[in-house]
Amino acid sequence: MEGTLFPSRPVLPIQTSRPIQPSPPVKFNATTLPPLPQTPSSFPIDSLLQHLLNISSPPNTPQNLKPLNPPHQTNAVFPSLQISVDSTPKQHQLKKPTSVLVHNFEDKAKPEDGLIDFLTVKGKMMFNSIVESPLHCVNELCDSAKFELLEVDLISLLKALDLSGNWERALLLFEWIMLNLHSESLKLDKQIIELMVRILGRESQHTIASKLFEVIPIEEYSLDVRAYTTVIHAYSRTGKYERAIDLFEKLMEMGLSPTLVTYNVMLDVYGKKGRSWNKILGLLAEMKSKGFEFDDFTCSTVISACGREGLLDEAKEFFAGLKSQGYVPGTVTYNSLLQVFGKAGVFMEALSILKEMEDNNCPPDAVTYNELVAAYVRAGFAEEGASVLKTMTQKGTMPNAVTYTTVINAYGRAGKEEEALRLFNQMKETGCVPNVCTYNAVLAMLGKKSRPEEMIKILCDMKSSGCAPNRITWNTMLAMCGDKGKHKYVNQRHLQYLDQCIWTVWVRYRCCTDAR
DNA sequence: ATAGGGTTAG
Repeated sequence: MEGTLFPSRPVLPIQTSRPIQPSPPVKFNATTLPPLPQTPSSFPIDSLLQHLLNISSPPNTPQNLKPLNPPHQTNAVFPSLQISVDSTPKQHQLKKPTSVLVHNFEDKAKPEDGLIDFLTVKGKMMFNSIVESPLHCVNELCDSAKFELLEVDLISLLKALDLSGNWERALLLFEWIMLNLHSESLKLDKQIIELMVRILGRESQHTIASKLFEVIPIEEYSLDVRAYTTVIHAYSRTGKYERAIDLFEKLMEMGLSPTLVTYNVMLDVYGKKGRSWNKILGLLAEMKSKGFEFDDFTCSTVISACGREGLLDEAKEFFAGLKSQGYVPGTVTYNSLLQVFGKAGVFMEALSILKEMEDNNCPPDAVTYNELVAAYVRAGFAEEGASVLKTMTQKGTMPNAVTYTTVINAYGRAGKEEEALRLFNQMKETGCVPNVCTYNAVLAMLGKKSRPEEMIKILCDMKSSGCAPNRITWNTMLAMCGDKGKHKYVNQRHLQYLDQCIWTVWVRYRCCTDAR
């Protein structure tokens, strides 16, 4: 499908003479960028580790330059995978070790002692080095310690990395194994792949998983049904519906029995692919014939599929059929039904769903209220939508970023910019963190009103709160610059700043990691 | 315990 993360973007001449750190008119807040792990300068440890440490202690200053054009093969074969890994904001700060590596390792590995026993001494050392090194050095590190890696039980090392909260490093080790498959006596076996699939699935790294299994002929490894289900799901989340369907068929050919979850994932695949209602009916019939009981996942998935296609009657019929069999719908199922009618503008039906939820003691959640807000807003009642914020707070459900975004957007469309901005500030004051959609909505609103100064401010705010801009953000910013009619509002300073923003983001995040 | 569903932005 693609060779790079951004096929539409020109391949930037990385080593251009362009200044990386020109002084921008408005300075980027460096502290908001993903922290890079710091590496200690020296450790009293044996020669192997000394060697590894030399690699793992790059100069601290031009870090953002280093990964741009790394000498290792990784980028050639997995141009995007490493980017994705590097661009993920760190959830956990890597602790700077204060003592010898091994000591440090034993300090923080208490819960995994049993597993660690499987590792050889050298494995422990490798583990420590990998854990403590900046991500972009891990591959060099692996290369330089090839001998040790060949001795160590790789699956245990992978497991240990994962258990210690370093799934990104686990991925890098996995990549390294893949890269050395032919030159070394390494083997990618079923167990290693299954583990990697499980890790990526658990971390919801669908984009990475999807790209990874573009390279690995996964159907040749006879993985278990769960692993295949995870991969199908990853394909689905990245829009590769045909691949998902293909893998499902292969799985059947291999004689594996799909589980309830596999079927639910496939229902979702056809639902998202669209125009596949017959396929959905077919799968449901197949499930029934195999004796599977539909669960809440099955129901909400099928109903959402109806919603996308506007199949109101089909949704109603399916729902009624389930209830007649004694099925008690849960909140998520009601929510998807609510969306079907809300989207179609059938408010009486939507209200009756809310009533039914109440009667059945099915507790509404934030999504329920969000659907309600969306229904109001679609009908042009921005204030009524805003009033739901109060209602839900009173009933003990905190409005979330989606709730605020919906209302802010509605105010924006209604020409009530100040109301929208007030709500945006209120949102932040109450501790609700805006997400990329919230920022995009505010930016689009300001863009329409030609308020570039404020747009720049919002963009800075975005950076300082650690929210990565995506394709839509940049398009909104660029539209502001390019709009001829409003061009007089955009001065050289704005353009320069925006240019700097884009450049910095490119360097630091390798541009935004838009999932789609 | 493991794999899955619903809401927002150009």
